[in-house]
Amino acid sequence: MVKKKVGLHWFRQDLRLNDNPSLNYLSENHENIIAVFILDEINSNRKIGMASKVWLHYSLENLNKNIFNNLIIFKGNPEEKFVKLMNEFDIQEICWNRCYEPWRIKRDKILKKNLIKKVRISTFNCSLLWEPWTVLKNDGLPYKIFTPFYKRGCLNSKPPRKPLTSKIKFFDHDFSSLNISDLKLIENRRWEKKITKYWKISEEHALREVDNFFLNGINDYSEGRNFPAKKNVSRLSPYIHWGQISSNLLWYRAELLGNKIEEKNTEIFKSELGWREFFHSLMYHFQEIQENNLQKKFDKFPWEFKEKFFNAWKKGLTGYPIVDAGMRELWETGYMHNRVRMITGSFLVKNLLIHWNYGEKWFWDCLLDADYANNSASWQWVAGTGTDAAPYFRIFNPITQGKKFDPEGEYIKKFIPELKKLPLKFLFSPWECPLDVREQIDFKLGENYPLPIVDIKSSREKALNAFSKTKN
DNA sequence: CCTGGAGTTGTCCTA
DNA sequence: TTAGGACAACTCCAG
Repeated sequence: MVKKKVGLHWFRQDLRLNDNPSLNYLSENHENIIAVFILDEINSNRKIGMASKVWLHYSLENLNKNIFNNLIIFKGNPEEKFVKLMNEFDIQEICWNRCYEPWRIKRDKILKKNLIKKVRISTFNCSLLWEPWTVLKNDGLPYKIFTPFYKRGCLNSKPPRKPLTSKIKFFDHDFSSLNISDLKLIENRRWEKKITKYWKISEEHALREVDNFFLNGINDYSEGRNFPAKKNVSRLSPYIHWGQISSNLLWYRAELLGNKIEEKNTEIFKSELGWREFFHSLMYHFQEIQENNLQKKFDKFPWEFKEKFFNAWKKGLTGYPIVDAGMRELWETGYMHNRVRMITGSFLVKNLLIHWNYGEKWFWDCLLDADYANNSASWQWVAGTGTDAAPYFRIFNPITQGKKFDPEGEYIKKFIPELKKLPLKFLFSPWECPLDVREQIDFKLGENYPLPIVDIKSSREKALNAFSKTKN
């Protein structure tokens, strides 16, 4: 039997057909393409989070549908699977879009070294605007501070790749592989139910959400993005993480719109894409970012771990409404508004004095956009342990933040229904609500809703004290 | 090599 | 009520 000549595309964090450099290249250079997805839990340093698995499941379903059920599914070690496929097909070339997580770089390097003896391999940049090894200071070292990174490394460097138009072709093959359901990505129906209630997971929908954002959200982005009840944030992060849309597309959409609306809004949106670049650059150059403090002096910091506090934080039962609303949004929807991520993070690290590692892992499990670089670097930022981090005395006050950024309490009430009847005056500090008012609305403090687990003022003092003593 | 300006997102106190 | 400064010192980065 003559084996069919094919080019192979390996789908990873690029679950899209549009603006996909590897797929475009294959389409231009090969008559037939096969596409493969491999769930690799052998080489990964950590399993995919619960929420993310659901996203992946639905993304694969969508992708498979869009290529007429030709997606070949595997579970296991990629190298093994490619060798297996080489027995079935006459593979001319294997292509993929690059990923930058330390474990993936390590795996892909070995894979490439072993396979290149047998087959041509080409890799592409699909998910970053600039390759992390190209954005460096004059002395050749990587940036540690965002502003110079962004100004010189992004705004004043060569423009990123323009989005590609898809010219993809696929052929029918009769290779039988696993089904998507065999990957067992949906272990927990409750998660699936919650997530599919709030999110439509497909490449087409991602593009609709982009249109929607550039039509509505962007207009007051620079201010409105701070208010969790407003619709100004893009909520595109899960789509970006899984590759349903590219940063390149967003960058140029923002640039195009920049002349038509107040430029501040598009500029700040672009800088958010810049933050993603920065965090990926940090991950690439400082490979221990997920576990270790980038500032070594924090290795000696007197973190405390109190299971009871940690559980209260995870469940949204700290007694501070804006913190609890955030934690419940996360649990309910697989997402949390950016500002609230900072507030809940600051609370865990500074008011509870719990090591950021615990928060990072919980977010990893619950976030649909759980991303090695962004999640780790953001936690290091909030904890003050990162390279370019919040100063230690910057401690978010959950009462002030609630009043300022959820002034009508819409966000709080949405996720904490038991506080719905509480007068706005006491919504940010329910323990201050007088007994007679509480009785009128049948609100039992300590039963319907917890008393604060720590005192803001004294826990802040304690943190300031511990942080100010942390020196090299 | 030296120099000087700057560094995501806050809070609290004082005048 | 509001605006401004303190909170720290250090490292980073460009010229």
